Amino acid sequence: MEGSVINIDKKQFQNDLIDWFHTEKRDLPWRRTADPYQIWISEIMLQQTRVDTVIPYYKRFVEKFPTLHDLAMADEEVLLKQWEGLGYYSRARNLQAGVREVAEKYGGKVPGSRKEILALKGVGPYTAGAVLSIAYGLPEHAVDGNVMRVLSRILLIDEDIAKPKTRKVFEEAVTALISHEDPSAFNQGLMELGALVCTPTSPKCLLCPVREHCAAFNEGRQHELPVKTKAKTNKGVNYAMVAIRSGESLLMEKRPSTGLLANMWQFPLLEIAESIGAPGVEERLSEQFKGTVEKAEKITSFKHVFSHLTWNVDGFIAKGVNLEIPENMKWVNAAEMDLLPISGPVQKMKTALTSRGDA
DNA sequence: AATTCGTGGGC
DNA sequence: TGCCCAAGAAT
Repeated sequence: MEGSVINIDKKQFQNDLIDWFHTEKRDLPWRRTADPYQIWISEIMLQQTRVDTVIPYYKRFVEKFPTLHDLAMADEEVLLKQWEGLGYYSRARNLQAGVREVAEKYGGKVPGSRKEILALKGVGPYTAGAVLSIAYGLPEHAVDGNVMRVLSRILLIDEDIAKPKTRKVFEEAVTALISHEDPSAFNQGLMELGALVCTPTSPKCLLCPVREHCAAFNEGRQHELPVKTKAKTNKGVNYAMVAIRSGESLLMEKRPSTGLLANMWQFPLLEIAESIGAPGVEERLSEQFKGTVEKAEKITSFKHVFSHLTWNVDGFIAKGVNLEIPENMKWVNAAEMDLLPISGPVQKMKTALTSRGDA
């Protein structure tokens, strides 16, 4: 399998791929900059996230934080608000941690060695190679899902790409194949090919610029690759989400700094065994806040699917009187709430409130 | 090595 | 509807 690398006319393969990339590449915002900091941002946002989704976020982000220094100085809540809706929120906090490290240790210049950039928070093997090749023109491998799919077909590699150790096989393949004249176009070309032509289902082989190099195509086996075992099923959790009102204010709660939706804000959330009614909500919250939560009313019910779990949420509205609230909660008015970073489930709750005229 | 981390789109 | 997926990293 790795032996397949030597069966490729490397120079011809590089030329075919790179020529195609320069001709057919999409005009993406992060391809209009040479700033390593901005390229870094794009690579973080693109992790497990579609190009079309990232584009508007990237534009707003670089406008809000044009330089590495701007992001280093930013308030985390403002940062998370910019990231709201993009998902995987630890990416944003890790990015800022990495940026601050660059500001302190490297005088604000993104380091240009794999060892140094790999040590930055949120930067793994893929992102390190991507920034080094795209921003600095270095012949470093950048193996993502696209690259594994494309090369599994071209080189007829049938190892399970869901297994962590398999990535190394592809890193070695890229190291052997990468163009030293244009590493950036080579790496981006592999990914662009995966996105536009060598797609997971229905690969457009007749449009492929490197099909004559492709072992899978030559054997008619492109649909068999890549080999990828499937993930586990996700579990469900039941919650009561409660918008507690006092005058013109609503009670909001900041989530813990680790784990799911870290540091994001939400309406107070009760984990429940089964669906509980409004009386149950009043009882549990009154006890929790050592006050009175009354006039609870269910206003919505929805499901929110995460990667590995599902929230089944019953949404309530209620009134709070003389509540003792903990450190991680605060009363906010409508304008203040708009500044808080919130996740998908809270967004759904907010929509239910708004359509009802209660927020 | 296996889990944990979001979201929206496609079929 | 349910499942898979999309420029992965941290634990």
